[in-house]
Amino acid sequence: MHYTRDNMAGLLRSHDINPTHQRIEIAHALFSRQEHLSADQVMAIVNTRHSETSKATVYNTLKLFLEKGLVREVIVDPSKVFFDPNTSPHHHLYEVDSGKLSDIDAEHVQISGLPPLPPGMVTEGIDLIVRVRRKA
Amino acid sequence: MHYTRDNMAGLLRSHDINPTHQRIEIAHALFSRQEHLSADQVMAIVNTRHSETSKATVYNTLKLFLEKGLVREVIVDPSKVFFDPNTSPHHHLYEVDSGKLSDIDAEHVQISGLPPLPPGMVTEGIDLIVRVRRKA
DNA sequence: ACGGCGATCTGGACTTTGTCTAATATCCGG
DNA sequence: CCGGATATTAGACAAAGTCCAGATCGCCGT
Repeated sequence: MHYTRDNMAGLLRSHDINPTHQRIEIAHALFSRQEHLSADQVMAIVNTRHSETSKATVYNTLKLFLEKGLVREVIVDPSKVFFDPNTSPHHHLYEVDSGKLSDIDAEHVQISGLPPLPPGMVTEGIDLIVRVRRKA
Repeated sequence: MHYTRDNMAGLLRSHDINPTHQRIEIAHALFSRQEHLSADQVMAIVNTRHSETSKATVYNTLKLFLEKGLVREVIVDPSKVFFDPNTSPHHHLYEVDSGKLSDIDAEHVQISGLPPLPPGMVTEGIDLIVRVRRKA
């Protein structure tokens, strides 16, 4: 299955999101690349030709995608948030010097021995980030 | 062992940090509380009476502490970095609504099945963050 | 006590990421 | 084609953090 602009409309609709031009462009930017992008990067991609989509819309749209479960937020860098089109359970590998972020399949990773949650709380997610650095 | 200002000087020296007034105050703020503080919070604490320590110094000092391994950086909130005086291996529990951040002892937590690192890379740290939310 | 010097600190300008708002544009059902 | 709801926009704004040139500190040798 390829991520064409046409498929994006269906994807958005299936997540209860009204597919507008801008939203399709932004979804396409994320899903056709299957990469972790920051809001800045999304904006740059979407506006390569002429400026077409405003900053506010990019931020609004990414937040909407997040709420609707279309993308996931990855917080590894203090200076910017990344958006991840892969919402299946997985972890992340972060190369500190280059800023490169990649997925770690959760399939074979086991986490055990976590203490019980505080009462009245539910888990929203478990983020496992392996921070690596080029050997000296 | 209590974290008095006097003890701070020794602590700093043992980490190869020249103990100045400002550095002692900042270390004291972190270690006497044993809590996760943001740069803002540190600044507020240190400057309760009169303004004594500049923003630049707070940031410089926290970065210095980080480099020297005196504190650890916790990146859970996209809008600010927390500094953690507890450098022993442990994980974090983050209450999304309240912003409260607490420690999870690493002793009983087991993580297995992580894939091998890319060649030429060394692990700088593994961050495990359990994000929780008040039950609806 | 004094001068000097490297290390440290400072205010303030600046950058970057992200939010907000009020006005405008678009879409859709009738 | 009209009206209302929904979406988009430019630009002002806010907050966290960086940067720099000048002031200050603490300490050493004399």
